[in-house]
Amino acid sequence: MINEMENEILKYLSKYIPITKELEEEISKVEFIKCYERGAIILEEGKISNECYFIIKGCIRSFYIKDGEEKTTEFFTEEQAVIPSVYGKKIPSEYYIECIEATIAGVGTPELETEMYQKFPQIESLNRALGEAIMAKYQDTFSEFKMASPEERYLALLKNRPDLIQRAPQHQIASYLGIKPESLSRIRKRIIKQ
Amino acid sequence: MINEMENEILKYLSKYIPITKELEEEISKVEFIKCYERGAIILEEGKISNECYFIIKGCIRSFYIKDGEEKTTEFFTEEQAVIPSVYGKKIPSEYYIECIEATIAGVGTPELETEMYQKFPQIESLNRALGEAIMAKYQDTFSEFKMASPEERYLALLKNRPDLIQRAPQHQIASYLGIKPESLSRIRKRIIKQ
DNA sequence: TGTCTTTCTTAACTTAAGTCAATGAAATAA
DNA sequence: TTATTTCATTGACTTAAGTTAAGAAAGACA
Repeated sequence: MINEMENEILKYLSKYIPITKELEEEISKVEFIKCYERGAIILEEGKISNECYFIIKGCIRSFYIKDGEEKTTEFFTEEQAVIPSVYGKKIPSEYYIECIEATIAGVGTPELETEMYQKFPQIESLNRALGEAIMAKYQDTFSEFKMASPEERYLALLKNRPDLIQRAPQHQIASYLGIKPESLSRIRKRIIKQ
Repeated sequence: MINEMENEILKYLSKYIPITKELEEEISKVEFIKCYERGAIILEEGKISNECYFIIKGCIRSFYIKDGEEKTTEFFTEEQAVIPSVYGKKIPSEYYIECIEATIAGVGTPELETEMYQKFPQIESLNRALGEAIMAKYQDTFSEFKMASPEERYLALLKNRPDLIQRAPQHQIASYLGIKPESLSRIRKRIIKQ
């Protein structure tokens, strides 16, 4: 079972860099796959973070608690990296990270990263390139968010990440879209009518 | 004059990595500082981008044209990197990049990057770390944007980037905040009253 | 199964942003 | 300098999101 999981990671990496036998062995040797139950909180407000995650199976969200209300800011699913914004820094997190489904993830730490970068410099090159690509996508997402109305944002989500609508409760989707649950309810009604 | 500019870059880099003599010479050798007039368009919709920028002096904005209207999505000022989301890829840009002030910038290309990474692997490590830090900040900005009302966003901008209010025209600030110029005008009036 | 809790929807009302149009101010060009 | 264009503000009106409260639907759990 765990071996299959490691294969997922190798499969993902192999899209970007050639996988040598040493690299394969290294990844198999290190035990860094973890399983989380639905509802598990993997980072709390006020806590230090020394872990980042690569989702093999499952769904994770990040949320703030502002004025006693949860504000969901991001959803992460299969093949996505979850990197807390305070990861590896020694400052407390401002938000929570929760598994909204039972989740299997590869877990990274700063120490593991440093070790890997020393042994396999290509991995650091890959991470730089990958980081830049994710960043570019993220900027585009932000731009689209600014330019769109709540209704347009919901339609875009339906188009780009239809699975999320099924996997996450509506009030979480609403705050992810920057609106209240009641508004999302009305938007859905409006769309169905047309 | 140009030498002073290179010093700006070295000064910036030296915050993060030790500057060797070779590195200093390399940077002095390569001529990659450019000056742009106020109003200069450095990337157009539909064009390929092979340049990224590090602003030494000046102000740059990125904007889309959607339904005939300019939508400003980002402002960049001194010590910030401007990396078009299609930089180095062979696909056309969806947005424009314009200097809204006379601007002096260090200009990078994929070739130059590759060359630097080979000669100075620490630079690639630095770029990875720097990229991750910028990403974390960006994510926080996006989260705050989602959680805040237009009025709160304006107040946050006043607090975090007060210079922008002076440097950019109000209608550009408005679309950067995701609202119309008339609304920003009313928000400002509302704030002054209180 | 039924109870408890969470989630979603609906309605009535409030608030603020969008739209359209006009005016005045400021920057730019001739 | 004046003429022209761009930009900011204001007012009247429309539209949609926020708020509060109530009830229906769906899940969780014993």
